[in-house]
Amino acid sequence: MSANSRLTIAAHALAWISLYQRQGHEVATSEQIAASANTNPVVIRRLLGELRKAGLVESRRGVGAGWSLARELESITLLDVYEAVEPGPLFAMHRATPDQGCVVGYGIQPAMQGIYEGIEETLRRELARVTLEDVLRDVLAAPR
Amino acid sequence: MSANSRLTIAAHALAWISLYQRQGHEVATSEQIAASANTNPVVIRRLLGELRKAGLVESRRGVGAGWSLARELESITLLDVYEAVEPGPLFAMHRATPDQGCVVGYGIQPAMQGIYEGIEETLRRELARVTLEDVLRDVLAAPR
DNA sequence: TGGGTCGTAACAGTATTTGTTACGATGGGT
DNA sequence: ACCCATCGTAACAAATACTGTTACGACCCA
Repeated sequence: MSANSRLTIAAHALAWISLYQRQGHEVATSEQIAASANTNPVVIRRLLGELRKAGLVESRRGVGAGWSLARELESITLLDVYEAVEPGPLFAMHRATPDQGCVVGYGIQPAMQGIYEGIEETLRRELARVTLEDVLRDVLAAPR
Repeated sequence: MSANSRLTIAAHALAWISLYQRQGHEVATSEQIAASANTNPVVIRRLLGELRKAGLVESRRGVGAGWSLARELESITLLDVYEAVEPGPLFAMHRATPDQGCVVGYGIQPAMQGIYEGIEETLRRELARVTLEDVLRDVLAAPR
């Protein structure tokens, strides 16, 4: 499906920020998070920018700048993150419009749209069942 | 997510073959199906080749060659098709291994793997609830 | 005023998906 | 035995998406 890693990296960033704050720090920098995720700080800033639009994190500029959580980790679900960083639908329709003179070509898109909607709704419900607090707990539970 | 259209096109092809066979024809050619889906015959042959590996369709060569269903449409689910044409997982991990010296970098991948597995299992269950017979019914039910 | 960090544009590199051309293999009909 | 439509598949092109990287102005506290 050519899956991307945005949801994973965004969850990583949120878990990192939260843990860092629990250690007494005010804000986390994109450079620190990028080092943990082994990627570029700009990638982190881009993702966190999306999360900020969604009201999940806040950022400060100037000296002592960085990122902090805007909500409790427990109140943020994977669905919140998913919707913030994933724009499109899960399954795509035909690239070119199918033959509208053919019965199947005419009816296939509305048919699949309806089916896909139901499936994506189920996916959303499932994503909504997992909080970022759950994620952090699982992260910390990894066997040494 | 960079969704692709393979599941949609494969469902289109199966519905088309079935309808064509119900009209009394033995086999459907990749060219006919491609015309309905508005794509290239090779794209159809590639997809149907995957479905054949999965035992969903059969192909004949030589004169009078073409494709036919290997199973009843009612016994084929979207999950069968999905597994035949979609190789990878839904969500990707980090491209580069995260910092194993960091608590989060160390635990994030097993944590997300476990969570993603459950979500994908739910997706599979949902896909398994829809048969290609359902799809064809919906296709034919599209308002003129 | 200085310096660290965000915000964002721009571009490169890689990967994936889809479309296209080409051509040998197949096998029933003649 | 030959013809010919179609499959099977490789090879390549084109389009798109994703990630990484560089660059630089904006910001703001000390």
